[in-house]
Amino acid sequence: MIDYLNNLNPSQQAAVTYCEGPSLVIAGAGSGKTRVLTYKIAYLLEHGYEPWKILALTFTNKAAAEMKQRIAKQVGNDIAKHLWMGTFHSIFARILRFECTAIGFTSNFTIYDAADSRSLVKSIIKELNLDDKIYKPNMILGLISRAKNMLILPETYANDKNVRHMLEEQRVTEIPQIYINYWNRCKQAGAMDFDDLLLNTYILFNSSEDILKKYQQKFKYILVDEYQDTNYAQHCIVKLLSGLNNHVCVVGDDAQSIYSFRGAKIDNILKFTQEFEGAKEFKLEQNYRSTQTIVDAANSLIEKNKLQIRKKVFSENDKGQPIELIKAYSDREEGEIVVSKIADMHRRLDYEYDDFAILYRTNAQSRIFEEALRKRNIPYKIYGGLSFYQRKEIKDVMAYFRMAVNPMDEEAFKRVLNYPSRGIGDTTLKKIITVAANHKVSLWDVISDPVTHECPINNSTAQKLGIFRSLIVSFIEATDTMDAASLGEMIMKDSGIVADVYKDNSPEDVSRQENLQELLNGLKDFTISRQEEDNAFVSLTDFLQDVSLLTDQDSDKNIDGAKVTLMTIHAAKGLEFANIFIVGMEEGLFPSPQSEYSSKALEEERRLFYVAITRARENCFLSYAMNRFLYGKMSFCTPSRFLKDIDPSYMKMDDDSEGIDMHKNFDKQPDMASQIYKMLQTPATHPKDKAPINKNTNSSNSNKNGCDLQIGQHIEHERFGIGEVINLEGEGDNRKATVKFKYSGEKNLLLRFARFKVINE
DNA sequence: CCTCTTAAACTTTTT
DNA sequence: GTTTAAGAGG
Repeated sequence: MIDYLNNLNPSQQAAVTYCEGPSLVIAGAGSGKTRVLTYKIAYLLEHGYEPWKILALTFTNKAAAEMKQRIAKQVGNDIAKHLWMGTFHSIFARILRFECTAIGFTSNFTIYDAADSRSLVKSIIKELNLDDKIYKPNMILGLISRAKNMLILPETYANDKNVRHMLEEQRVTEIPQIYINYWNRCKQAGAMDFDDLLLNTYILFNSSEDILKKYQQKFKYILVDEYQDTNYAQHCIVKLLSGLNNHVCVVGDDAQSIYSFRGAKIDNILKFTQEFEGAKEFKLEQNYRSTQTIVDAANSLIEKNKLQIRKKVFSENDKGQPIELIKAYSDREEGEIVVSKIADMHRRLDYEYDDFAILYRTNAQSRIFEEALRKRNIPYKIYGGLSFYQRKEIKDVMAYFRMAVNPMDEEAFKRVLNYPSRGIGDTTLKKIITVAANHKVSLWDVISDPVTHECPINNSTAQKLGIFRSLIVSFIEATDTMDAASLGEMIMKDSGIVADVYKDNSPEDVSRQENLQELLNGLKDFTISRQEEDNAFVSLTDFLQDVSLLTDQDSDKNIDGAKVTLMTIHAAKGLEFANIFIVGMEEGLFPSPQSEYSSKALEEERRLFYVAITRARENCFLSYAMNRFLYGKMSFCTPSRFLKDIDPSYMKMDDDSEGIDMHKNFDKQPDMASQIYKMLQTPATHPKDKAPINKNTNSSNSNKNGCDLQIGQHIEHERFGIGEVINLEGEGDNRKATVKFKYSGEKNLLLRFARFKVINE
């Protein structure tokens, strides 16, 4: 029997034990949301709900796995393993495997990842002879995705007056046609993209009373985590599924809604009590994670948002340290300061390296921190970026796997047709695509029977295609007899991929070889563990189904020691660390420029910042750089506007940043400097300035300093920060200084050009 | 038909 | 700075 009273506070208890009707749990950051969910499920299990009748939907596979583990600890794995627990996408993919013949798919359907979708859209644009400068693939993918999230089918989309009007205004009237073709091609290929997993589930449940009822009866209780990040389609499905029993409990925090770019509707949680009649609302407001200072600072930030459910998150933990603001002169220095701080805290305060996380807005920012960490030999792990399954060699192998399971898969077909190189080039592929479109069949159908499809290819090509086809057929035939591991190995060899990757030993090739080996190991692991679990025969199909919805967030191979974590703020949602560094707090980076002109988007960025701060248990550091490489160019930066949103009484400024005004200061200083610099270089365009400024004498701001610079003096350089002059040489225009910078190391500066000022001690 | 070189475009955030 | 597209030459 579980001791609910001693492990839960009163509001948590209330949320756990209320199971009569729909309920909404507003769970502030760090308020024990996962705890409530796990206890609630355990509570349901104790009160007569069978595990296979409980559906729990989470945001990531990792969250689901963790929760399952925690429940297993309470009720035992034999019970916990029967729970329907997973992401919307993986649970619905599972249901669709069973039921999709009802909506015209076969159960071996492929799941297209983002790259597949993109490639398909691109080829459709080409085939329709549209200009991809006007019909931008990314934009179109976004529109299709949004339509699907809104449960709008291609025909409806094409016929909708508002849509038509909007598209005419934007002069992109062919978009509905692209959507229609995209839809048909997916169906032709037996493929679903991420959005289709939701949309088709919705279609499935609407296609027949019987199927809907079956699942309504099956799932006696439905729980949804991170409800603030669900989209309209997900909301509708939850509503459909809970329609009979009305036993639904959603948990979330409107202040942490950060996925609207992916179609998440914050309204889902804001209006939950209206949508689900009689819903009871619970609020968890005590934060157990963070210091008071961190909670209060986060509150002062989120207060600036208009759109929210008011709540008072509080902490009874220690007051803790103020949030520290770090100013750096360049992105590189930012990395070095942050890393030296980590090294220092690790040494002085006995923190393990896994007590630290560096959070950033964009993946591109990770590199500089990686370099800084590597320089000091600090172990780190980096999340996101290109995942294992996005690597070329892995995608190639996976494409062969996909062909073995579903040869209709167009994107897999295109990928493997000429890899490894077998003399079937673009020309032939184009012909096949055209023929396939004319006959409304898949690419595979065309090469399976080129004669009846009147494919205009010459003899030698036909022969090559024949060889390719029999290769794939040999794989297809083996899917029923060989298990995933042995078939996978066979495919890697017979396809010629192994030969191709092992023919050289350049460092890149070695890394590719290692990746292939890792994939094979993973495949073997999967096969063995599945065999042990229940299945006598584990097919490659099983593996593909499992793997296509995995992200590398899920496969946390964090066994070997404590490491500093690097990830985007998005990826950090739901996690916590003793010490958090939120880096790149600059205009044009965070908030992202794309959100600049929409107050809604800006509020989402602010929530993102809120999420970042509330990941910290003990210490939170914010940093920004005044200069940064962006798009391969150095550009000036100003501190993020969000820094002003935090009550300064919770903050500690670094050296010379002067409280809230700093924004203004930096707004001017670097700009002035850069303008002066520009003037110096092109004096002719500024006749007024020409007289007093003589290029050849040491009369400018920086040059003046250079003239009487002495060894031992301290200077503040615009890019390199603070440093000490350790040597001087040359005369006049060629006068040079060697400066040892605090964070940037030793540099030689040509004083004629260097931008710095002398610091008086 | 392949491959190497050069040019351009581009970035939020992710199931 | 990175990745991808297009074009030239073999």
